[in-house]
Amino acid sequence: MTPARRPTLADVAREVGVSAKTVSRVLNEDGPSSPDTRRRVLEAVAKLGFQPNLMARSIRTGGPDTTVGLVVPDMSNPFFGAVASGIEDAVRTRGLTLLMGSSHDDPHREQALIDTFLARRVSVLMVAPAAGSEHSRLQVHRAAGMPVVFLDRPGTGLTTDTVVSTNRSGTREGVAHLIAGGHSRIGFVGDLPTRLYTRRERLAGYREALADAGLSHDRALIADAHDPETAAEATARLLDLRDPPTALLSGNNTMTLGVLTQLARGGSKDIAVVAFDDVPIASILEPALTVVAQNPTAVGATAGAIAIRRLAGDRARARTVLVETHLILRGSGELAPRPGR
Amino acid sequence: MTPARRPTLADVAREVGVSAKTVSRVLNEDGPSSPDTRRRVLEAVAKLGFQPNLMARSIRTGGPDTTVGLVVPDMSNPFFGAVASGIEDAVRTRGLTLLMGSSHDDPHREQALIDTFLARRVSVLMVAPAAGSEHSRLQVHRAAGMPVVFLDRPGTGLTTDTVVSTNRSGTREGVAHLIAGGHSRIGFVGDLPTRLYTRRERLAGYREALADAGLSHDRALIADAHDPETAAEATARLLDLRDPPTALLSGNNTMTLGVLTQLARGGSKDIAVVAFDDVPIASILEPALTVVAQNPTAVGATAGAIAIRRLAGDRARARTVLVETHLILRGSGELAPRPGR
DNA sequence: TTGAAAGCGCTAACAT
DNA sequence: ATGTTAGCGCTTTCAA
Repeated sequence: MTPARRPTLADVAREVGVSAKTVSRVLNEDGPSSPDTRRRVLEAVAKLGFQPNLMARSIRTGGPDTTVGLVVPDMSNPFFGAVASGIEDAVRTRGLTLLMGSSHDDPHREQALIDTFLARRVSVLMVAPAAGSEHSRLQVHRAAGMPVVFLDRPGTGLTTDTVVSTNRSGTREGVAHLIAGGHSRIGFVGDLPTRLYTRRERLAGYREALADAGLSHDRALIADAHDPETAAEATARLLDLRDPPTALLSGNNTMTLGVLTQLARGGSKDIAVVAFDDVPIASILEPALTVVAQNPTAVGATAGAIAIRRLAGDRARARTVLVETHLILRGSGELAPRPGR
Repeated sequence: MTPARRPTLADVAREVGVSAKTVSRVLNEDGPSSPDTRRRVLEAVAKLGFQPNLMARSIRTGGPDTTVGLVVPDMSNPFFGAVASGIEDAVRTRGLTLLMGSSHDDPHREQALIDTFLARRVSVLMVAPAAGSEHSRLQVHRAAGMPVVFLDRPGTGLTTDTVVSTNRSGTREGVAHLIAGGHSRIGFVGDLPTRLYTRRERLAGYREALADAGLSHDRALIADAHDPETAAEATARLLDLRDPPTALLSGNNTMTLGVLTQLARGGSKDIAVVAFDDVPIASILEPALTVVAQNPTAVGATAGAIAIRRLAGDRARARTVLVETHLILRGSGELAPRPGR
């Protein structure tokens, strides 16, 4: 039992008794057609279950496809899910469909995905770069008129439109908040070394806030971690210092999980915490978690808007757009330092 | 300054001084080619930045595309992100790329996305149906040999492969756990009416657990909510009953947020809670949250495996595969009922 | 080992 | 209002 061939324009035309072009005209509302022909064509389309082959159309029209290719390091990360959602909403009105792939933070897979998208002639390419990837090969495609937008982190080897959160000023604001609450020894738990843009920026924001307040910068207060477990260990180590921090800034969601686990475990609930990145149930924690929240949907929406402008012919020079983070005060950052710890 | 045209096979052939077919042969490793020709072709490809046009190839070979189309109700929901990730890992080895779109839980957008995917000749279509959608139109495509897999919920009007969590037995297990802990009045906070498969199944599991234990089924203990706010209100209402529940089962993540918020607000921390669906920082809550965890990655991986088998020619009748949920005991479900509340 | 011609499904350009 | 021809970029078929 060989599967039925998908019906083509010609099949519909034969069924109705008109030419292929007429069917095409009806379906694309291109040129005139008599009401009667129109009706019969649509009937035949429904009867045969005809779906126009978009690839054949694209080939002929020569233009790019109607898709936006998006490469992210991790699809299961809600941040990128929200980014994707923002992009989709923005470009949907232009009839663009989102194509999404995950690089698993591997530069090779990232490159493979980019190649797939290019081969598919996406009309826009968006990339949230993996750590250590390189993008100079994209230059030629950008020159060929395809908009390229980097998200969350800038691309490497290529100057083009970029949309990132205010990692630096956001972290600075969070740390300044702790300082305003009377803290002078503030630990930083992050993923080091900071080769990655976002991590580097956040650490820089932390340092700036200390400098702004004229506080000395103690290297011992900066802890390296790579997952919740090591973040928990790092937190324990910080609190075991002879002159321990009275407040912590956690550099991302993963770190936050470890930091809070350790604080709960160690009964150190009086340590003030500000976390970079919001978490869904932050308000239920005790104390409720004060965060520097990103706005992933806005990041996506902004990237979508840029892409649309580029597609419309905007040839202005590449810009980097910063999407504001917001300090959300919930309690954990408002704990006063207790002397004698 | 008109953008440079993308190079084609013919451009490469001209550059090298061979025929298009020869270039095609080299690139697809189809048929023999002299080492010298091979080298020169590859050089020209690199020099021109040639990317084969996958759409043109698909057109000619007639076969389906090398993509898997996935429609989910909400991309920013981590559950579907993890599902997508599982699918991607499973199909990547077959050279398939994931195409993903969000229906925003709107049957019309779902249908539009499905049409787009069909028009793009995806080789597999996967759908996590929106509430109230209908899929009988897919029958003809399935007959044409395109695998269709439903995820998370069964499709409507069409019998085909389906992968769902053990919503019913999982909930039953969660409620049984509460009963084993001595609870006899157990509230259910969920999204009602239960037109949606997952909600219906979870409520059924709740009822089954009560019946198993010979407990009477009190309608007053079943509360309807649609978001965290109404879930919080519903929780408050349940606890204000003359004979209030001593334990709660929360039907999904959204409900859980509201339930926990209300328990924290009302100081009712001694109410036992089991939540359907895990949350990232469940272990940090006080008490740590006992959950019936789904395995979204496994749901995706299973769907991917099914699709691959179908593409390989498996014509067995459609199956529904259940992916196990797991009861994770963390504390909130182990609170004993206190008389005299 | 290589090439020429035909054709995939569709639409642009020009008829009628 | 409709049809004809040609051709998009590629691969298949057949020939050299």
